[in-house]
Amino acid sequence: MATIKDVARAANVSIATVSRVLNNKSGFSEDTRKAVEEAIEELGYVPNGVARGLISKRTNTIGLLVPALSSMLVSEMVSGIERIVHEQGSSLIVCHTESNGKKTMQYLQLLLAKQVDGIIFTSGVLLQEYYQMIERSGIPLVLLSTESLHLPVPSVKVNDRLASFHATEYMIQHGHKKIGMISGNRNDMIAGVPRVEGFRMALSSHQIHFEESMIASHRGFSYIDGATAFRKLMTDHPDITAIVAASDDMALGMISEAFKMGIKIPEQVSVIGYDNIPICNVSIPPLTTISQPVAKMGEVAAKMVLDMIHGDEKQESVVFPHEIIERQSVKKMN
Amino acid sequence: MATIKDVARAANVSIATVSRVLNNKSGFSEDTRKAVEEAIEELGYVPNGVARGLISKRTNTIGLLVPALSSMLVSEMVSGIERIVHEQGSSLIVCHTESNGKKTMQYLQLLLAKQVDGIIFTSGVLLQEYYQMIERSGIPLVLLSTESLHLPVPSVKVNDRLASFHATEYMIQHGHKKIGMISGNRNDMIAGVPRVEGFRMALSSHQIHFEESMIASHRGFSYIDGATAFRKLMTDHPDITAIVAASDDMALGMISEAFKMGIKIPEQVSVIGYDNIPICNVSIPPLTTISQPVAKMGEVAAKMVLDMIHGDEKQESVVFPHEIIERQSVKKMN
DNA sequence: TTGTACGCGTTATCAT
DNA sequence: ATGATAACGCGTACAA
Repeated sequence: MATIKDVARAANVSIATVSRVLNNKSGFSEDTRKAVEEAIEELGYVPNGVARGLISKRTNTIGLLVPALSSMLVSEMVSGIERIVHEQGSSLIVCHTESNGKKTMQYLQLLLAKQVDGIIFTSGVLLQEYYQMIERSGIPLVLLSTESLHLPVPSVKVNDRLASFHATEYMIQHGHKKIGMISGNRNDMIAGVPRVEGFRMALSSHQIHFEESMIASHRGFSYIDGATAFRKLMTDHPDITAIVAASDDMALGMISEAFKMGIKIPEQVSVIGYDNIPICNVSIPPLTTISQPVAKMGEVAAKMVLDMIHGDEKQESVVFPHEIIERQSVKKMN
Repeated sequence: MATIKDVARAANVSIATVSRVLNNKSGFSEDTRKAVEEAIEELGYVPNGVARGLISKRTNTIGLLVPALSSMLVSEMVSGIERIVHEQGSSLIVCHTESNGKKTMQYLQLLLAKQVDGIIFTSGVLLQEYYQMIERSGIPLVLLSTESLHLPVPSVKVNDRLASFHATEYMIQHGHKKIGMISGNRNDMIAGVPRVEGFRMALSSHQIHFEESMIASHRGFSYIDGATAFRKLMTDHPDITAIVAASDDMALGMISEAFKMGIKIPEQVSVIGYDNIPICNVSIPPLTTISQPVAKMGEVAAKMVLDMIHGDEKQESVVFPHEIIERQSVKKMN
């Protein structure tokens, strides 16, 4: 690989001059510019970003921590983030932590070592341990699809509890009285707890009867979890007419299971999902669901770190509005 | 941020000694090790990877070029790649090129500047322009889900043509005689051309009548493309009993469209997809499809670059076997 | 066992 | 307008 020295030699100037034309620093004649540019072209010279980073203390790199990569939701986020980051001339290092504390610490160490300019932490609980490490390094941090109640870290998210509340209320407004919930992991502080809370709050604020067994939860949020949870729910409460699902995957799994059980959707049981993954459009029936502007959220989070990097101090957290996408999986009761 | 100097001062040793314990280079007493380690702990010191990279000429970073991020298939690949890369102590910079030549060149420039140790180029045509740039820099390169016929670059992929051939043959073996294809972008050298070729070869090798209009193609490979292509196909050839789709998304879109048109799947029309995205399990009916071991392929590609980085010269290209996942979207004809 | 000093490729501060 | 040179943080040959 050619270095600035090679260019200098080929152009018969000093490295200082090469550096000047490279960075448009003014202080060189048109002739030398040409000579230098020719030499650069000739040698296929590309400035060494590592050396630049060493002196400028900027790597133009930002680190992204996600629990998993192979989910539509996360993909969209990453896509949005990457777009903005690249637009601003930086690049993105992705780390998938599998929600594993040890791995996360490892990745954090790595990102610090790599001298990333900023960090985006996604969909998980920001442990003290993580925070201290980042705080100590002084690297700007923003939370995406999660938040910290007691730590001063800006975040970008939707109000999950409210979204779940609305989803449930939507069922109530459609005349449903016996409503069950298919929840994912109830210990999940992001997608578990708040959605269950929203569900319960909606029922109680409309004075609808509720018992604990009307919430069927499982390990995860996958369609298999949805299928098994649904079966359990229907054996305990065969008179349920509406289901609030904690994810589209679960809702889809539930639909599939209903099909096997001979239960018609939405004629016999209505269902509303959560996430608005693309497949909702083409499921049978098309799935009514809660949508978050995921890509947009990623973009905003990216902008936030970048702004912080550029010195704009602490940013305000932003809560994005969710939206109910009405399709055909909810039937109006009379 | 604390530097090695700070640690040296705090531990009352020279930076050389700190460096030694840091890298386990032997040549220091147990006492000094302790002193140094305490100082490191105390200061929360993390070695500066940028400085290390400058001297070692290794950044422990590999660059990944993908056309798009928000597709299940790509996500899985990225996931597999990231796993291996991280296992080996490196990290991954993702770039989504949107199959745009200009953007790709930009990204390439960026990756060279960042001094990545290796590059994985995914699902697209490796232009001369790209190759020359990378070749010139001497950075190891491997192709994933694509290949180059005339350039000496190792690749990891499945045989798309063969897979499509088998998918078509599968229909033939199930007694179908009037078979149509829903292709994506026919100019796509990766997912377009080879799959259409495989389709035609299967028909002709079984001496089944074929006309050009039995291949309906569209811009992309999405479910909307699938839906519109299917409608076109059925108006031209209402007697078709089987469809080979170039992607699961298209197959799913086609199923949805068939539903609207009152056509029963698979009773009236059978369909086989391509990709085996998770949703195939729960579509109605569950979708028979071609599966590639995507995550595995990503892992292997990652291993290949890493090996090349570690000096293992040119690697052999590997072609992974595809697999037909039998579900319920294909009916046996009598 | 330990320390000194040079170099990695670049930018920036002085001179000239 | 241009050049010499000192940093940036680290690894390492060499000296002690």
